Amino acid sequence: MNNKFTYQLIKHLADYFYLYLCKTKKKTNTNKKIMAKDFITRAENYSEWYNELVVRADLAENSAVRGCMVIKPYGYAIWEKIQRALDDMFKETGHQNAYFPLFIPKSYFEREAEHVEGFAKECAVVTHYRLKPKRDGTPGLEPDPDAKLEEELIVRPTSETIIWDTYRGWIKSYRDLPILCNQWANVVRWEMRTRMFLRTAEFLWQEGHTAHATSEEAIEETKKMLEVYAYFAENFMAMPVLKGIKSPNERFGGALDTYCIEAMMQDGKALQAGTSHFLGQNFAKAFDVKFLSKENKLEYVWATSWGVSTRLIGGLIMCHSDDNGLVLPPKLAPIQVVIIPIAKTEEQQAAVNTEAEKIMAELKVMGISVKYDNREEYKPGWKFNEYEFKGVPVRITIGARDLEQGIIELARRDNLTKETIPIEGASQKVAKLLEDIQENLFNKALSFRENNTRKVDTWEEFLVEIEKGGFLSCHWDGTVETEKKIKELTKATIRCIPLDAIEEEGKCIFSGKPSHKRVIFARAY
RNA sequence: CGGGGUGUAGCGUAGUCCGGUUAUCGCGCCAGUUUUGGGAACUGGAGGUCGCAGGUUCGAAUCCUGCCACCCCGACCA
Repeated sequence: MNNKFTYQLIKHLADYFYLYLCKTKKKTNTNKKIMAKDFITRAENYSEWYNELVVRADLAENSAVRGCMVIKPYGYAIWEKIQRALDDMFKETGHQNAYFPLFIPKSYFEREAEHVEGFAKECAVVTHYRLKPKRDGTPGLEPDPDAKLEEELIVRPTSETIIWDTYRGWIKSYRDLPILCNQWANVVRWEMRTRMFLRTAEFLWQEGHTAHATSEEAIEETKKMLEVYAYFAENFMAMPVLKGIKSPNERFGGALDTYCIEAMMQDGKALQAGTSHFLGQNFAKAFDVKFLSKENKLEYVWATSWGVSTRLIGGLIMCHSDDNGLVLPPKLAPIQVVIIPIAKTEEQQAAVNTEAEKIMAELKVMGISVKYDNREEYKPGWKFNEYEFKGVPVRITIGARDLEQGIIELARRDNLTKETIPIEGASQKVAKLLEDIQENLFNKALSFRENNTRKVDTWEEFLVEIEKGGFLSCHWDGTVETEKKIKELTKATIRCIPLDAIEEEGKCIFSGKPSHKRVIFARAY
């Protein structure tokens, strides 16, 4: 059963998930392979597959938790790794963590016109603060009509409004600036269609909100945080990203410019992995946040906001995983090395244990997280498979038979190769191997992206190429109408206008009007 | 909200068209014995409101009606 690992992987990452194999009338080919990269994505071309793999959160009898997920310990450990790495980088760039309320008065949203338009359709609204038994005597509870809130509260879909309402009280003079705050929190967006890890109704994220005295400084901050995200994606997640600016149509509600990093998944679709917004003075004006400048003039504050979410876990899975399960880059793997003993007699077990303890101690000194799995209820073959679908980068097998010759077996997850090495110096070898794997994963993903990025110059060609997936580098006339039309016809959107785009004269792929830069089109999650 | 589909044990399923003994099989779970270098074998065992409610019938997982839930496509989505 090829879907077995996927099922177990999901069980490990998210609790209370059901695996639902969509049944069709065709009963042949039920054992068709279900690829790792599709475990979140659904098979794009599922007509080939008579079983389709999807997951959903356990609803019990409560439709209100539609599209939410419980993240199991192993999945959460990955999130913690992501958090820690990012948080360190935020601190290095001078940011501090803070926390703002989950509930935002409805009226706050109404103050910034574009912002409210962007989020109004997906807000969870709190209207009452108390329940009471049903009035008609039937069992159950209902909101107490006497406990209706004067003003409805919105469960935050993002915190710009409440944070800028708070910043008003913090900012009086240029000496109070800049304010560089970050918040680790959950947010709720009532999406009509949810997809595990990529678009859940509730998700965990980090949102930075900064306030600056000048436009230049705010723009610099916006770009700096984009660089932080790009660095993190490439060096920790081993996921190459394109840095760019969003077209007006894809821009964040209330922003003047939205910068983003875009990654390519194994099926050629784009995933927006992080965004950094230059908000101009929009929120300062909406929430009346002014400061006295050095020149003794009253001015509105300049703002940025930036965020990444648990969607990164989805990106991580879809970027690297293979048919054997998850593949984690060593820098984000909760377990970097697993040691599996093979021994029959008690004597052999003792010998293997001693050797394992020694290697573990050496690895721990080097800051490598290592797990020794000496559970007796599972056989080695079982464990091999288990750690493969959990994506542990390096596996060491210590067998009594090999121990006599002073060797152990080293297996790497990224290319599934194995080698036997002397015990002497094994830990150094492992450390080196972890670095190799990190690098290899990045290079593999990078060459995949390069092989699937094409220049396209005619509309006919575009229509053919977009079906093949990947990024299409094309000229665009810069108008929203053209972009919308292309989206309507092909489902492809402008992922970004790359920051490193070269000046080049050309004609818009669709309208034929002049253009001087190529932009990236793709289908996206 | 529109179109299409599905509900049988913890999970995956057979049986439904064409009603008929005690609802099938696999995984997992429990007990015991033998096992351990790529998901062990055998024996025994536990586990079910057949989504819910009505109806037809001597008899309903199966037929009819209504409802509920979920999935897929669409609308929606930085």
